[in-house]
Amino acid sequence: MYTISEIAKVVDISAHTLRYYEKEGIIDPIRNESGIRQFDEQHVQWLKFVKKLRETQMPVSQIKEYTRLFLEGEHTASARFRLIEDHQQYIRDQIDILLTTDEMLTKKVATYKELMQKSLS
Amino acid sequence: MYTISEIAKVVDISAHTLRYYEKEGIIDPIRNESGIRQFDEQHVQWLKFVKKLRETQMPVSQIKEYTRLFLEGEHTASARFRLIEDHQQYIRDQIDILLTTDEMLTKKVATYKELMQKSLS
DNA sequence: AGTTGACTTAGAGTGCACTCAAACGTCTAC
DNA sequence: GTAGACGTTTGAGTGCACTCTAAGTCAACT
Repeated sequence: MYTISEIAKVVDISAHTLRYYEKEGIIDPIRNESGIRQFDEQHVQWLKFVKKLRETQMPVSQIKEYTRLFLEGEHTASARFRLIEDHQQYIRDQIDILLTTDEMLTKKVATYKELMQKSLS
Repeated sequence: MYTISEIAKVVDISAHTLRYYEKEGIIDPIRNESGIRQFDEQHVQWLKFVKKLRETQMPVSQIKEYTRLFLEGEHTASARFRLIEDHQQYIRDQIDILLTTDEMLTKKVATYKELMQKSLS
């Protein structure tokens, strides 16, 4: 069992943000007698998944929606499937853009190197 | 020569955003006698470059800085070079994250397909 | 018993990147 | 020459995702 600041370290998401995620319905820790949030291994796994989605720009609103569907049960599988597939498409488009830009910048870098070489001679 | 809405179409950046970029010093179109902005081929090239930087999450503030250095002249080449190199590193890190997440989602998708297959039988 | 530090809440504030509104000027076609 | 489509400006508004504040509770240590 983890407190909020413990799990914050483990998953590398600030306690602040975790409370915000709870308010948004993305995570639902249990509470002990004194109201302190308690997180377990399941929460860790879930948050690591959420983190990957956020790192790849899935909006919080969509993660919310995915969570809602997940909690609703197995009959929402196809809707969740669609969300995931759409996001995977987004990721692949994003990779394309990044690769193209990387190439462009490599050329720029080469130009700069030439320029700086010349200015030395 | 292009008006703001013409170049907006060409580079696919809204006229609103182009005015905002001008205010931020990222672009500096000339004006005709009646104060209308006039953009040329150079502006098109520059904006296409800027767009790639934005699409790959370079902050507007850094694009501003890059522009400022560029306008300052050749002696800022090494500073610009560093900005570009840093951004290229960011892009490569981002590609890594996207690839890892893509893999993870592919596994998820497979699980969902199984699940949905079973629910049919 | 007092201090420290982590936890709690509701709600306000922040920073970014647009995005829009309002009021007005200008160009083109009929 | 006037309608309407486009242009201009300043300044305010929006949406997102945090991020912080204030005021308080609670447990553990000295």
